[in-house]
Amino acid sequence: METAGANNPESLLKIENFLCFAIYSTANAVTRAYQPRLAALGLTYPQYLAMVVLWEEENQTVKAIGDKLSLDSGTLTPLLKRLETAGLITRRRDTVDERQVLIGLTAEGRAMRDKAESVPVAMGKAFGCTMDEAKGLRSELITMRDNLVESIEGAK
Amino acid sequence: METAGANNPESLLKIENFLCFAIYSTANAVTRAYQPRLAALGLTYPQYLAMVVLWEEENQTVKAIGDKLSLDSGTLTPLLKRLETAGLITRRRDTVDERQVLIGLTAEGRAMRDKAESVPVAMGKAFGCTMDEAKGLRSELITMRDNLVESIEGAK
DNA sequence: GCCTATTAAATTGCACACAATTGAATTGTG
DNA sequence: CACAATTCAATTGTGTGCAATTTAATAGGC
Repeated sequence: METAGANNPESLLKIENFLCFAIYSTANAVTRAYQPRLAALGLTYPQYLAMVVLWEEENQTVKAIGDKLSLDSGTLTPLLKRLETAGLITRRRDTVDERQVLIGLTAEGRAMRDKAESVPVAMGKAFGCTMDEAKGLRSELITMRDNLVESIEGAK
Repeated sequence: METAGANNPESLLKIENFLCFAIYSTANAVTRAYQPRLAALGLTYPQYLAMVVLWEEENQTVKAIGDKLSLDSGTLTPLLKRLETAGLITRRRDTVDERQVLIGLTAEGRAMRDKAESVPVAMGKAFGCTMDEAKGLRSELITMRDNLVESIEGAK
């Protein structure tokens, strides 16, 4: 049978043919591609994502930000502390529900939104695909991500 | 203008509409989805990828593995040392070119290939898409990843 | 053949991710 | 109202990713 074995270019045993690896290596490449542009703003890629969420809406809880980014407090707490140290955000306990911490923007953090506007534009070119292709790919990925999340929940 | 602003569900200012975030959050979901199955083998997801590369071909250099996984020695050296400690791989200096370290499989590492066979099968179901959809998505991602890598190289 | 440039792996330092646990505040139930 | 269950953020510990540097070995140019 000629179509079997790892030597076959279509083999499912070769790492390049793994869908999961395509996702993994693309995600790493995305982070590396954003890095030089974000470094100019003093942000890492996950920090940039957190800022985008806060530019959408100020004064969100750590939980709300975590839900939007699919990150837990173990990741977000130190990340947000670094953004606070950088003078971009504020962190204060909610006086109504003291379990929660509300994250707000400083004037500097709010002002960064304008400076960051060029980032998605430049990155759009780096991705090298049309808006329609990007939209299609995005929705396919989200469908699959939600399937994966469901399979994780289902296993509990 | 009704189509502008972050309130528009199509807005490019909302995190859920970012292609980069779709890739990022899907990659995280992939790692989390693999985790329970790989934990049964005592592997993390990146360790699993390294093992897949070694099951393809034994006695590769750290560099060769890094090229295939797009990882550098800063990531691979400690990862491979953990696999060595776990008794799955061997690490030895190439006697011909002593700069290189050759990574081989132990009997245990080779035997794990069979036990790991069920992983991609089970994960295929978790992804919740057909083989053809997976193939299409994979090739689109790889194209984009290569575009991104090119844009990184070009910026140097 | 000598010396410089390049290459390979390891090391260092920083910032994620995430599982698991902790501690404090709030909710739900009888 | 008491009190167990839940929720939220923080903490702890492990394992990546990656930039930058270091060390050692090889390759290349003259």
